[in-house]
Amino acid sequence: MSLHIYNTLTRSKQRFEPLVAGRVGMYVCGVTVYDHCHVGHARVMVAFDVIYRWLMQLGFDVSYVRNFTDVDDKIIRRANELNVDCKALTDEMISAFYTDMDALNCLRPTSEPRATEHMPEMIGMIEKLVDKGLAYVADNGDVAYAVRKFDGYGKLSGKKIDELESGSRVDVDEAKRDPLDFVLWKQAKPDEPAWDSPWGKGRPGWHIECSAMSCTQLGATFDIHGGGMDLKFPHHENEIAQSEGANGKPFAKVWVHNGFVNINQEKMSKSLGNFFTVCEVLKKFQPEVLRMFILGTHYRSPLDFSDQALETARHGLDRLYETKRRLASLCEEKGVRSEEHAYALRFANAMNDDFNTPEALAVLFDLARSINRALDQGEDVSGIAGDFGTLNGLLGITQQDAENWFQSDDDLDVALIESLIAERNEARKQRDFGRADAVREQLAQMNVILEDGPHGTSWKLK
RNA sequence: GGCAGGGUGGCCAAGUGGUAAGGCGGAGGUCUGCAAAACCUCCAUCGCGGGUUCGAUUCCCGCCCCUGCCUCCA
Repeated sequence: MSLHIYNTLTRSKQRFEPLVAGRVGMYVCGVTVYDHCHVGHARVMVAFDVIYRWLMQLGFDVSYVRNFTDVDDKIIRRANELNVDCKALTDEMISAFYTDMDALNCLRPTSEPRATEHMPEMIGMIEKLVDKGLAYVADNGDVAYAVRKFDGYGKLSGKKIDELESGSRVDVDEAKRDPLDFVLWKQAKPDEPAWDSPWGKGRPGWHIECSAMSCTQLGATFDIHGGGMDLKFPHHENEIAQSEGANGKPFAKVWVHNGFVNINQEKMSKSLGNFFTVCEVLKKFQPEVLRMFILGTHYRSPLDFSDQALETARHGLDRLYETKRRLASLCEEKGVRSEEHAYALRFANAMNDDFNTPEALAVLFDLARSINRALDQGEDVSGIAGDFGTLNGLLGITQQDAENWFQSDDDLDVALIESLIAERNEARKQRDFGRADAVREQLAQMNVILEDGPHGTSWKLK
């Protein structure tokens, strides 16, 4: 089957056809860099990383753009709290962001624009909106978007302006002509970062940056726009209003939104304070475990976070690594090649069906079993072994050396372990199983599990 | 209140108009000195009630429950 993607705009799965044959433009809303990212952010990054990888696998030349919001109320507030300037804060957080993303094995997008580096584009777009009568300068000097002037407002989130208004709990800003209007440009306040503009010194509103940067880098109309579910409204709705209003052309063709990460069935979020940062999680689990955990659920479904769920993901990964380890010892001898692609085909069908990673993982597990079975029976696995590595790579898992995966720990005395194993094997040779078991028990105390195989004894950490 | 998305085995999680992938976990077995790993076998009728259909978990209607968005939020 060909690639089908669920489009929030049409609320249906549709066959994906790029605007320009062979090329895909994809914009994903990144993070506001005022704090470390948490598991919810990690999910977006991993979800779109997999999408990016799969699009490339399909042969598309992908322009993947993901922004950094580096000017914003929260950044200003946090910088003030820490008594540093905004730039220092955002630089630090961007660097931390990269540390996390690299650990999670997320490929770098082709472009990562920062809001502060695109002031002229934003200002230009706001000017266009003002010229067209879609935006106005309010009494307090802010520039606001007149939502009711834009016809399609609400088409993405399925909201109707009047219903929004009745349910609105927004504090009514007196300067706005309509409570739903949103700010494009804010007048500068003392001691805040500010830029010159036709409306005086100020800074952009949140939504305009994504419109300006996506259109600048990908054109007025592009293929895919993504982000977390919570950005659907108002952020993405406003982006549409801005971009289509200014350009007079359709904005993104396909809208992709990933589901939340929950804790105890409740959304993980900064405001609820129930979040875990990526680096916290990585203190307890290897990065691939987090990635595996995320891939185990379809990107649009809610994902419940818990240590137990991570533990389960780790065990699943162990299983794949066991197969990788067996193949690794094999490859050293004669190498493997791939001839038969039944599994690769199943995998492709899964991924083409709206990036169904749980299904794709199931294929991987089936493939692992098939390889193990063949290996157990001494059969040739050269026909399918190559695919195992390839498919794992497409999901970005099982990328470490297998031996290392099972044995990695910071303070591990490998020499001691190996001498104990030698000691035990000597005992086994003497058929002194009491002593052999005692040594094994001693190793078990160190969390070391032994596996006696035809080619000797291997070990791993519990 | 409006809108959106869900309720599948002990847990997690896919999926399909013709009696349900995969992972974790559990039970038994093969292998092993014993283990471990691997392999084999087994462990669900899909929230409730109707309807359409030869046949529904999958389509329709009603109900119950959960979550999210409607405010900054991935």
